[in-house]
Amino acid sequence: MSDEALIPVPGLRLSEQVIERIAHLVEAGEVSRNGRFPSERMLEARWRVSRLVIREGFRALEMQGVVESRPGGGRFLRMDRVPDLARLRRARLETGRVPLLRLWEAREGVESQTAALAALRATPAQQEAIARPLRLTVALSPEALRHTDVNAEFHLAIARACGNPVLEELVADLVSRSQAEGFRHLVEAEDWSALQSGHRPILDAIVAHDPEAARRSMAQHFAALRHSLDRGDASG
Amino acid sequence: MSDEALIPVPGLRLSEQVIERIAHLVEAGEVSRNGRFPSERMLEARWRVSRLVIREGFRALEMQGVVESRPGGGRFLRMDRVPDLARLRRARLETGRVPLLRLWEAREGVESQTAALAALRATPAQQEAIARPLRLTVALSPEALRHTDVNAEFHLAIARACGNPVLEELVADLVSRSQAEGFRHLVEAEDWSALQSGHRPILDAIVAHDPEAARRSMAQHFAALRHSLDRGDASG
DNA sequence: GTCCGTAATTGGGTTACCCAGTTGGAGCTT
DNA sequence: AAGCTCCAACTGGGTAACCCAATTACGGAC
Repeated sequence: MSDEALIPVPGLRLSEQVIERIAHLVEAGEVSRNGRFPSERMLEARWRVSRLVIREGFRALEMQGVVESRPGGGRFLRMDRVPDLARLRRARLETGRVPLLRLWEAREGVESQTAALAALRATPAQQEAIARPLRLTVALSPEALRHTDVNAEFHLAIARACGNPVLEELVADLVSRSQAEGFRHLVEAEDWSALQSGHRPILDAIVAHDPEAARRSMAQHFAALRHSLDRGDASG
Repeated sequence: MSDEALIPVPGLRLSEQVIERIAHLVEAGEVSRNGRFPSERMLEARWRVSRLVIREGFRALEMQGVVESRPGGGRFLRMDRVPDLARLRRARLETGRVPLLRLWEAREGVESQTAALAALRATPAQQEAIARPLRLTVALSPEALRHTDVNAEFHLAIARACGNPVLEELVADLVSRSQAEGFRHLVEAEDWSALQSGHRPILDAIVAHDPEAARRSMAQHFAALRHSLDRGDASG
């Protein structure tokens, strides 16, 4: 079933088909037995494609952390990453963008947690790093704010202060994806400065070492954002 | 600066260095101007490596959705994915594992949100999908539970019911990483079944369409998990 | 100025080759 | 029989010279 020759399909590169086949090897249990893949030359003969194609496929999977290559040794399945395989195959298909609303919903959950943890753990220096973008917020004009990163920096500073690398990574990811969606253009200017003022209670709660107040403030901040998005959708 | 010849470095493949160079091209602004990368042959001569290496690097980036290849046309930077580049470069480096405690802290934030949203949006079929692993929990012996995925399935079913693909993806990721850390072996058997019973109030709140109760129950569930982890650390 | 055909260019893929590590077994030693 | 050494085969990493189909760019004809 996974031994037939690979034939070129318009719009689908051979290396993509190879990834599919590799995933199939795993799901069929042919690999998990010992965790070692057949060699490049083996698969080359088996699927009737050149080594280049095989290698490109494996390289992509290696970048995702699913496969590990040992020169001279072979290629191995990283058992702790097997669940990622299914997600990976889906990811290739759904290149689609995600609505800003969904990103904000996610950030409400993640960043309520970072705010609460930051309230528990932020050092004075980290508190200052959170406060600085807030000072810039009040110093700059609402119009100027639309073109800066003070908003993102505020959220990132909190994430860095929460003492959890996982959460820090998640926030960095979600923030950059939010920016990619170009949310600056979706929120009205007056709303914008008002939302910035929503940052203030968050900072206060963090400085006061009050985790629950920080969590609540952050959640309210995103709730306000969602409302402004609703109005923006309705008006425009 | 990004024109010097690429030299082999032990433990670092050339294609990995190529990814670094490509990212540099973007960050230096050489590409974003028109969104088109120099051709394979161009970069081959510029960096003194074979086309294979160039192509492997681009292919990996293409799988991540950052780059788009058009045969006969060239390779293009997907502007809406540019922020992913930074994340990508980090991802290659931090293969390091993360303490289970940090994963659970992150999941507390993310899954409190999925639980709340699921309470608002779960269809009857989705409620059933959440309830099923819970029934298995009470049906199986505590010892048997340690070797099944009912726990993970419960959390994943909630994520699928929350109607947010971003959150669903985050939970799938965090759950698989938690499993990779082998948490089954860290929690005592008696704690385990007790923690499973913590799932009950979450399901009840979701079925009752009570988002705040769902949020609270999920947070308490993870708080209980953390406590058991503390005891586990202290005793062993 | 517009249109069309040609030539150069681009990514996709193949084949043949070389290198440096790893692996595993044959054959020796103890 | 158990252990050791050493070498041959194998594995992934990388290079070079090709061929193909599709796109692009350009220049001449109209």
